[in-house]
Formats: sequence, structure tokens, C-alpha cells
Amino acid sequence: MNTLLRNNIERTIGQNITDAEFESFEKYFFSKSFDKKTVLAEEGKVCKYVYFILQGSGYSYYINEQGEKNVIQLAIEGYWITDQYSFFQQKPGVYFIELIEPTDVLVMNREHFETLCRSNILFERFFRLLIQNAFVALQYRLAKTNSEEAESRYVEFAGLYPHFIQRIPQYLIASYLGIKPQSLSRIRRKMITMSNKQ
Amino acid sequence: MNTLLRNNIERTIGQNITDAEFESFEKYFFSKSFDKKTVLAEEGKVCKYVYFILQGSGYSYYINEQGEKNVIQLAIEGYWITDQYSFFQQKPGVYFIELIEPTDVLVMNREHFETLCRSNILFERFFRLLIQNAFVALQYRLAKTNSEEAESRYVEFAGLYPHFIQRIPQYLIASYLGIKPQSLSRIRRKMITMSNKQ
DNA sequence: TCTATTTCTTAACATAAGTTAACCATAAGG
DNA sequence: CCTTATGGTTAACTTATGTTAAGAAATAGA
Repeated sequence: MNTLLRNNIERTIGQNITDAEFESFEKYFFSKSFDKKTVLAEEGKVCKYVYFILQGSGYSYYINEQGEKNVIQLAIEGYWITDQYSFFQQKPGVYFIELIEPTDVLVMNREHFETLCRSNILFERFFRLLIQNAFVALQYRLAKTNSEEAESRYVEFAGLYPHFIQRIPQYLIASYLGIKPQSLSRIRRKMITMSNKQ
Repeated sequence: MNTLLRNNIERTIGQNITDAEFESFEKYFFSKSFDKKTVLAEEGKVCKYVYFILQGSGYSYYINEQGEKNVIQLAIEGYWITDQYSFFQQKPGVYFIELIEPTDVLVMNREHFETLCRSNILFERFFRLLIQNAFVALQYRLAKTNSEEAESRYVEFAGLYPHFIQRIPQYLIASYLGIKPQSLSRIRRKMITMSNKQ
């Protein structure tokens, strides 16, 4: 039994579930390990799976017309990651998903997802809440992007996700924040020299 | 029976529903009309309702530390609007919701929302899909914000939502795009003079 | 109709972030 | 251990967007 997944479910729906319920949930997943830099999803191909990270890290990104990578999501253990549009619509996706470190995941395909959702309103509910929380967080992130400067966005990010700062390369964090690595470097230097002076 | 709402449901879940099902959905709403500039939700107060716009328009926004308005969502007839965080968590909200035009809405409170979701997996499913679609659209919007310049974001917005361009004040569209009204004005002028020359 | 808001435009100037390019630091692989 | 690849820093210069301020246009209210 995977406690990380079970905690994730119970925390999300705000109530404990029975062993039987968890069992009937978990059985739709299989676990898998990947090398770092493995590509789990590609633009133009249907994203067949949703991944729950047990250990390791990855990110999703898209490549714009200018050929630049743009990080959409960063994920470490306890996070779900997929190309939502492609996975749910079963249409060619727009994002790539790539691993940063060697990573263990739980994997579920679309068919099992449907079966799961229809089997018990609790699971349908779980996925509604999961995406609802993701939506709220994303809306907040967009609000900040639209109204705050890069420096304060980085400060907030570093405060909220210190474990990301340690493990994720800076150029991916920069992209996640919507700036260039050089700009992030500039911001960090400014912060360091400022804090030395005070 | 409100056909706008029914179409919205059937389009979202990708299947038709029976009259009885729709009836058991619709009965949890009441309809209401508001003057323009009515404030439907306020920062610091629990957002008690979710609104489905039948006629008119509104927007949600938040005010940052510098006291600037930042538009989160624009909505016209056929759109749902609420402060998702506040409505779902029943905690003080972070956003304001304000009407632009005189507006007719269908309104549902949180208790009815819960009852509805638990009454039939179809409705739980509807709201999951609704928020799922909103999430995908929001992720796309953030990706564009982080990687494209204001001009191309405006061009895309104008192409996708021409009815918004006609009805929503420019300073709100500017804020929605994450720029100042002066910048949007500059962009529009550039587009006009460019198209005249060619 | 006249007046007062509200919205939009313009222009000069300021600044945050992008661009280019070089170099340094560290980790990875043979 | 050395070499190469990857990631990070720095600096000079450019550019998109913000800021400030004024006025024009449109809309709403009296």
C-alpha cells in the first residue's frame, strides 16, 4: 500500500477512506521507474497517462513558435503530472513532460481513470477537488505573473517552495517564472548583495 | 426551463440529459437581476454563490499591495463566475466580482452545490469537467503570458473573443492581458497604422 | 441639452527584462 | 584523471512596457 498516495487522497477530499476503498483505487495504477531526462509526454502525441510521482522530479513545458521552452509545471514527489488537455480529450497534446531526476511514478491510463471515476462518486469527487485546487493555485500564479515583478515572484516562489529551489535547475525555475535565466541570476545577485549590506 | 444552462451542461459532459435530470439540476438555482457595477463578491468576505450569467457581463479581479486592480476573469452570458477558492473552501476570498452591464444570473449557494454533486454522479462529473476545461484554458493563458509579448497576446485574444472586444472596456481587457491601458492603446494604434500601410 | 464622469489616446521619459556573448563552476562520463 | 557537457554568472547594450501627465472622445446623468 502506498501511503504517499493515500495521504494525497485523504488530504484532498478532507476525510479518511477505508482500506478497501483505497485498495479499489490503487489497483488501477502500476508503478514504474524511469531514468532522468526520460520524456513521458510529447507535443503532437496523445498523452496516455497521468503520473503520480513517488520519488524524483519532472516538469511539463511547451515550445513556442520561436522554439523556446516554456515551463508550465514543476513536480516532485507527491505531485500529479500529465498533459490535462491531451489526457482528458484523448487528442494530440501541446506539452512535453520530461523527468529531471531518476523518478519512480504511479501510472494510470485514461480507461482506468474513467472506470475509477464512474465506480465510486468518492473518486470522481477526488479528481474534481484535485483539479479544483490546481485551478485555484494556477489562477493565483497568473494573477501574480500579471501584477508583480519578477523579483517578488521569485521571492514568493522561493518562500513557498524551498525544496524546489534546492533540486530544480535555475533555468527551469526562471522559465516557470516567465523570465530568462540571466534575469534570474541578476535578481539573485541583487538579493545577495542587498542582504549583505543590511 | 433555461436552454442556455442546459446547453452548457450537455456540451460540457458531451451527452444529452433527460428533462427530469435537468429539472433536478435547475431547481437548485434561483434567478436574479442586478444593476451594472453591482459587486457580487468582495475580498475578505466568503463568496457564497456561484453565478451563471444569462445576460450581461462581469469580471473578477484582485487588488495587489500597490492598490492596483488586476482582472482575473471576464465573463458574459453562458459563463460561470465565482471566487473558486472562497466558494469551495468557504473561507474569506481574495477576489472581487463586479458587473459591467446590467446582468441576469442564475445563482446557487454552496449547500445546494454540495447536495447537487452528491445527488448524482452526473453532476459531480459536470463540475469536474467544467473546472477541468477552465484549468486547461487557464494553463494555456499562463503559457502565453509567460512566453509571448503583449501584442501577440492581444491579437490572439481579439481573434478568440471578438464579442469581448466589443463589450468590455479596454482598460479591463488590458488588465486581463497583464498590461496597462496605455500599452494596449499603443498596440492598437500600431496595428491600425500597420494595416493601413499594407 | 449641457455638464460631469468615465474611458481612451498620445507623448516624453524611465526602467525592468531581453539579447548577445563571453567566461566560470560544477558534474558526468570515458 | 582529464575532458566534455551542463548549468550559472556577468556585462554592455537593446527593447518592450511602465510612468506621468495632459488632453480628447465618449457616455451617462441632471
